[in-house]
Amino acid sequence: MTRTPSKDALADPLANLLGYQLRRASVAAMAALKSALAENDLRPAEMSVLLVIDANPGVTQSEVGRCLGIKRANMAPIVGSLEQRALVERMPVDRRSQALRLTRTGARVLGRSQKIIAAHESRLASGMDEAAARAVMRFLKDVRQRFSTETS
Amino acid sequence: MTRTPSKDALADPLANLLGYQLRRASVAAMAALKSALAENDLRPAEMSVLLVIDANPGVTQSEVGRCLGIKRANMAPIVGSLEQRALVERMPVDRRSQALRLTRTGARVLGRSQKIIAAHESRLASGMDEAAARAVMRFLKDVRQRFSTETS
DNA sequence: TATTGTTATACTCTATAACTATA
DNA sequence: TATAGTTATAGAGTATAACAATA
Repeated sequence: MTRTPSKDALADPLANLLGYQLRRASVAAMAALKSALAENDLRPAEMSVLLVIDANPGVTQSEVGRCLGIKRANMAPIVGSLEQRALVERMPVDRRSQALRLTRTGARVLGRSQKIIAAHESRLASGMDEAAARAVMRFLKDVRQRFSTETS
Repeated sequence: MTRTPSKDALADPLANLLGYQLRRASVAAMAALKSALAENDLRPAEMSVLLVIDANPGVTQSEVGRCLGIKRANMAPIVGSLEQRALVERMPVDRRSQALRLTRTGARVLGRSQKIIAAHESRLASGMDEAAARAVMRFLKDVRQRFSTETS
């Protein structure tokens, strides 16, 4: 018998890999957020764009992309879709850039979505005390900074 | 130094969202791992399959998929590619299942890749003390379990 | 020259549906 | 009936290259 029968659990050589668990946790959390935001016909990436525009009215599309790590080429269809659904409006800054703002509809959708995000965040943090939450947040930001290639 | 008319630094409303930082950290770490593994012509998903087969010789393709959260439909091309590159071999168990094993080439490639993974893990954990590392790992596993939908 | 925004394209991972062959 | 494996296809996210217009 080179290994235990298939009815038993497999050995999981990835169980103690921080990078693997980081990915699995991220995928699981994103899937849940995606489901929850679907109520408002929003995808997570669209939601993040709305949040940045709301916090920085008049921001340009390129600036939003740099903030979120989304390339210009990929921002175009996202903003285009948000504009088409009347969630975001574009107003010319100069003749090559446009200022982005939320429409009233966009602000309303964002408001509803923020409740979903707050619930999601609560669920993520549940079971952690202050010290653990700080350690986790420090780890995540540190990893992001140390591993970032900043190509967007 | 020409600047756009808007502010130099944007407000980042996502800075304190655990879910967002989890995703950004995961994406950054995966991109680094992907680059590193490319030396061995392996993608992260392929590497994880090799690890599970190595730890469970004779495992079936479906079992590997369940362990890794990869659906049967997506396992087929992954294992097919690994077999075509002579990293994995299939041997019939019954007439619908096949046992997977690493070839000698597969074991050699895995050995080289494990060094890359070890370096990656070190880099991920650098700067954390024991307590922080435990808190982070507990958080990640807890999130994965609480948010998992187990549909694969 | 550098930047904004766009289109086209491709790759990875993920997802469902439909199908066969077998247990 | 349930499972193993396959194929086809689609949706997201991410990536590069190339282009026009403008700063």
